[in-house]
Amino acid sequence: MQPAILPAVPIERSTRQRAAIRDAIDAAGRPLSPQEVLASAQSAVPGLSLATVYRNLKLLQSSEEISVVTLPGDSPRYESVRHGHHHHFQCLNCSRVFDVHACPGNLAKLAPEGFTVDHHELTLYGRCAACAGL
Amino acid sequence: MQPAILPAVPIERSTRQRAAIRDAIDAAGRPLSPQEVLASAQSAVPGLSLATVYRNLKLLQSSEEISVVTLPGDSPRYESVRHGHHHHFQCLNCSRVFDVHACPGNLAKLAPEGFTVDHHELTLYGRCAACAGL
DNA sequence: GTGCTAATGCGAACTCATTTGCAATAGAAT
DNA sequence: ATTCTATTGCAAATGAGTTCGCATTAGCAC
Repeated sequence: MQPAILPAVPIERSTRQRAAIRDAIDAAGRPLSPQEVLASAQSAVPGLSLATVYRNLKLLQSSEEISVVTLPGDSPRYESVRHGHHHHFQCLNCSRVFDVHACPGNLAKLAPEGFTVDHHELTLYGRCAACAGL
Repeated sequence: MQPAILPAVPIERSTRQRAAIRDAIDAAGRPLSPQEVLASAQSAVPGLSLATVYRNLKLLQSSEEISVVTLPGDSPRYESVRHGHHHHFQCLNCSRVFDVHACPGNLAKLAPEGFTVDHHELTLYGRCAACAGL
């Protein structure tokens, strides 16, 4: 005989690693690459491995805590879901990505006849404030 | 003794393969992936190989005949340079990419204080005309 | 036609981000 | 404290896209 109910999904434990990764992303205020997450979270958990970062990025996506940001020709970055609709700016000098909390809006009308627009991605490229003078 | 002048760059020969690849891209009117270029050019040159497509994509870039289009989270595509400034639309159903000859313009003002904007990329997602009804 | 060498086709090799196998570690319920 | 197993670190393995080595083919100048 079996127990009446077996949980379909294992219960998640709270680990130092997971907390550090979540904190790194929440504190960043901009999308981080897995490497950036690793670097940032390693200050809290020195032995942290990249594999664990990847595993937790996937978990945190499943639990809808973070979302993926994909920029043209670059590998994915991750940010807290609570940012709402926004766009991104990538610095041509330091390659870091920043949030842009503005949107030109009304982009559906740009599409050709007969095309329906579901959503859009806008990326600005230039110099971030830190790199502007260099 | 040597000849007075040795050309620094080898002279390019015109081959059936190169012509077919160039023609495929020119005729497409939308950015093609290396695979799409291969498929299209193979109707003119059946034995064409993917390696040759890649070699010629690189050559045609050097000679400024084609340019690279990178969309978020997707591998590069190639299009004729004579399209001028424009954006792209990717169909969520068939994944093909189309040109959008319109631009919201004046995007520099969206960037945060102290950031300078050099250029931008806009991608619309939805259903292309062919997939709209499905 | 001949000679030189750029270009091709093929498959193997490479790159880089991401994933996985596995033994060891460590939450959390008892 | 004990037990169960999710989680971790490490290294090896993946996978997709792209590049490369090499023998053969084929432009093009003569």
